[in-house]
Amino acid sequence: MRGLSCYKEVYAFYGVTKSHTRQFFGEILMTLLPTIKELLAMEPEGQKVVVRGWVRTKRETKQSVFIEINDGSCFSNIQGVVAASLPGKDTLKEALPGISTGASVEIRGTLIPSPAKGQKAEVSVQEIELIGEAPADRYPLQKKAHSLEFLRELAHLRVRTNTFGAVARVRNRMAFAIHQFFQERGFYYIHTPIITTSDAEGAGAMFQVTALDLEAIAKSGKPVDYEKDFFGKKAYLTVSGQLNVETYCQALSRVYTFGPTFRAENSNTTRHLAEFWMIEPEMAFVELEGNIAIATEFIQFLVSTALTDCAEDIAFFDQRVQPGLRESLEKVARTPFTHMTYTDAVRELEASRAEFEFTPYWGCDLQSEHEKFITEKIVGGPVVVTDYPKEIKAFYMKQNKDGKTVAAMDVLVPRFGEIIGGSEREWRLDLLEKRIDELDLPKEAYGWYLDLRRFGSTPHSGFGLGFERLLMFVTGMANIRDVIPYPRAARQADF
RNA sequence: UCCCCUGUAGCUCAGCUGGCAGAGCAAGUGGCUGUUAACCACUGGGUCCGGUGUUCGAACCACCGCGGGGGAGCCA
Repeated sequence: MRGLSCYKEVYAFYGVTKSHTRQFFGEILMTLLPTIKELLAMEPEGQKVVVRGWVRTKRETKQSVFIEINDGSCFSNIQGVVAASLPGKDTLKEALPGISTGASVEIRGTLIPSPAKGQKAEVSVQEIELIGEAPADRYPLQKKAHSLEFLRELAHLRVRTNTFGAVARVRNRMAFAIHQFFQERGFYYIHTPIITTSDAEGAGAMFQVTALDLEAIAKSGKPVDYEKDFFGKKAYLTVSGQLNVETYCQALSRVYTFGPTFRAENSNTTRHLAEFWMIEPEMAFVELEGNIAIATEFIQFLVSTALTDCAEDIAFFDQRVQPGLRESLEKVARTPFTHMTYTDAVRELEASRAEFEFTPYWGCDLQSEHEKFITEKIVGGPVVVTDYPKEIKAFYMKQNKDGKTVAAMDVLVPRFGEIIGGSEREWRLDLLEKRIDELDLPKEAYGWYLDLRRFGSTPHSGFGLGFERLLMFVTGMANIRDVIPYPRAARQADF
């Protein structure tokens, strides 16, 4: 193990004593070395540097060896150049024991302008040290392209690849940007519960949570007595934080949740996970128009942030994963979103005379083929579709005056389809109760939810955004299992 | 849950109507005056997913099982 003592060596290498490192290097070096991202941003002037990271690739010639090191701080590697005549070593082999793809190393040398094309700066290596080996005959990642399917089986190692490193950085930046967006606009971040005893949320199959000994119950042959379970009743993992966050909305005005969500649906697709992260803002005194405006601004903020702050990673995705990605994102960031009612959208679909697997008609749920057609062919850009038939939307959505539609809104984007679903909520007690009765939902389970309409009710709106789906859209990755570190799906929960 | 495709070297795949197991990349060794998906040469590398059956003979055909991928539905 290399403890803190290793910093003594680093300080010695820099020729400074620990007593004045604070002044010499600033706070960062007291605990952390400059990252490769920081080194690459420096002007190379022959300054001494220490780099720690993992070897991505090594190229050898008779005269010198080129080692590319990555520490994950950015997409780029830093190139270390080892001259054949490294002081104190007779041969390069002696100087580079076990330095292979995947190995962790420390190099010390000087940051110099690179004489060759391909990189502005490089490290002229004076000392190199193997920290952790990665023997080539056993290390599964090679210095070549691997299929995403293969890497999915190596979820613990795949983040060491270009693609998954880039996904991880974009994921981090987008998570932070989500908080930035809402915090800057006066929203409060609410932690809604993960465990719920309400099976009435109606958003899909739920995972049951229990502390009962299932095997013992099965052996006993007796029926399950949930009064003996931990909560004294059946409990589940949440499928949505919306109903809970609405209560906080009715006190803090602007709120949002951003947390894990669970669906036990046995769906095997590139767009579904059993465990995923969802963002759900909720705004009091905001009607459908305001909801649309915020949702639009939100998507454009996130896309713009990715383009500016993750430019290097996006460039990679544009080049290797989804050609045309950057242009498509730039268009979304600057194009005003078109607004269209469901009724108009269906009319356009019918008028298009395009061949669909499911023929569109008023009252039908828009299929993904319809959504893509609307945003890509009819509009040619992002579009907000509103006022859907009440039969195909949730009970809590505000009923429109026509008696047929509700104030729902879906945001559709090219290349992906629906990315946001939301609505103005029904805030009038009588209409909400009537709808619950019509749908034969268990009204007693919604007691606290109906209280919001009994006491100080307000018009309010909100929407939901699947975080992983946002990441698919921003990165161009085609499978949702590749934008989350450890995907959980039907029959898949390894690592 | 339904439908389709697929499983051969570390990886990606080829392997025709059933007849001695192949390529590229990776790895190892050697070469090369600065490489950058380095390049050139050579070398090693196989439970053809598992089981059963058909056949003189099965990677190939049939059946069962397991794994992987894609699509649909559901949805975020």
